[in-house]
Amino acid sequence: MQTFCANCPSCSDSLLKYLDADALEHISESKTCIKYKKGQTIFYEGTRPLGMFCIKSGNVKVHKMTSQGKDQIIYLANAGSLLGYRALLGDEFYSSSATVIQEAQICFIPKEQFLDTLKENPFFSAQITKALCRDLGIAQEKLTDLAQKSVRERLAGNLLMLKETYGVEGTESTLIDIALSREDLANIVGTATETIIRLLSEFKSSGLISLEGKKIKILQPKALAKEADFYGQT
Amino acid sequence: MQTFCANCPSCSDSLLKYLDADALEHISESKTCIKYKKGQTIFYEGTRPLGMFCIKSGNVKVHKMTSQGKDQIIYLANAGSLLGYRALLGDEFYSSSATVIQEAQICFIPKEQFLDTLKENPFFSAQITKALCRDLGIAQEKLTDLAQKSVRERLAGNLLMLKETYGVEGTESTLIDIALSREDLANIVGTATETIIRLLSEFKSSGLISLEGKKIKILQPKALAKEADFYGQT
DNA sequence: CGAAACCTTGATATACTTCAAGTTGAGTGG
DNA sequence: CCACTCAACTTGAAGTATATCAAGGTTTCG
Repeated sequence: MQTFCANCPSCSDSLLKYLDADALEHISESKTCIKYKKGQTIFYEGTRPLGMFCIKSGNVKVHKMTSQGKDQIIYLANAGSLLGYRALLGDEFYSSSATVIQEAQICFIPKEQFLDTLKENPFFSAQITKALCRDLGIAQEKLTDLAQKSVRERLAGNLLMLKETYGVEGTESTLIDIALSREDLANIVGTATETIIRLLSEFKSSGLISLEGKKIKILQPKALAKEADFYGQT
Repeated sequence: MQTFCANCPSCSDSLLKYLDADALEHISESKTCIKYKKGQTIFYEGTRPLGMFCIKSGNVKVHKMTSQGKDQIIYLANAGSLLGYRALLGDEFYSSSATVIQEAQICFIPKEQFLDTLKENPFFSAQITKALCRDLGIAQEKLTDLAQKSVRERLAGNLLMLKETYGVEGTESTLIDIALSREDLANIVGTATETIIRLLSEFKSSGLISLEGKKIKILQPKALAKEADFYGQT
């Protein structure tokens, strides 16, 4: 179960790739790797971060519960993603929870070792800062979309985003290779489950996508892009 | 017009307060201070950042234009706010524009001097990182509100936020001492101008607020807080 | 003083939510 | 391996919050 980070295939996809061999070794020695089943929660909103998580395999949703009992997915994380650095570096409580949506192996790096590494590796530190800046940009973009776009536009946009991250190219189509429940998809887009179902079936009858059980295939990315930008426009 | 940062009253409210005298002197020597009128734009979305801005006085909106020609205000900045560090540290183009809404004096610190200072002052650097983390938390919170709450709830919530930042305590009420146009308020909340007007007048007739021209007084913060949380609930 | 920008109110339209009921699918234990 | 159960999915019908369009009133400022 335990592996050296240096041998971990996700490591080269992760921010940890900016560490030199020694620093990586230091992290490697202090980490713990755990297997999580679908539905298990890695950390809870409102609790204090004790370290950083690094996803070796699987998929995780980072989400917030509202007072009304609804759920909003902030982003999806997958192999190579670091999880929880916002709360750790900001010295705050977690502002969202993280829950596994596809069986995952996740390493835990204790706070102290991570902060040490950060202090001793200015370049790594700068890359983490860059990641924060990028995350902030993405969050502000999403915020604007939620305020300005219709659900239909947002669904189209999110399908294209999912295609970028989870797309597997086929001959005439691209499969979005992640099994999201309709409810999860609704919580990404910010709408009701029923609305997602109806819109998906509209997109299907227009020939933009096809549905293979839980998974979705993109047939006409360009037409979808048009749906995402200007609803009701030519 | 030019002042030493050390003598600038906004400086003690700003992240620059985490710099020692020498570093502040270095910044002070390289900065330029400019006066902006209402409506002037400080930087434009899509352009490359050449430095950092520090607001000495006045109010600024940071906003994004959408393809439909609508406008979303991401946040308001005021005396003591640093502006543009996201793009600068992330080494990206500006993802939003900044426009003055109340006559402002704003200092410009060239990129090189700012990055130098950052490199040589680890504590300052850590505080900037914290600010990024906090901003990210705020953006994610807003994103969730936009996805989950009604316009009415969001307006109530935003009025309370504005009260925190711009509130001037009166005997029986708190004045929100910033002159926002109804359109700006609509672009903060993420709705149409007409809707804002209608809701404000509803809040007024319920006795929650009073309207003094462009400015708003909060009469019943607790009742507003209830409106912000659970719409339709007791 | 005049023009432009801003504010307000009314009427109409609709995208989306919510509730309700029925169907399908996946996992479990006998 | 089948039957049972629970969760996930789907479709329909009805209600509503909010957007949009239109027109008139008001403030602001050169």
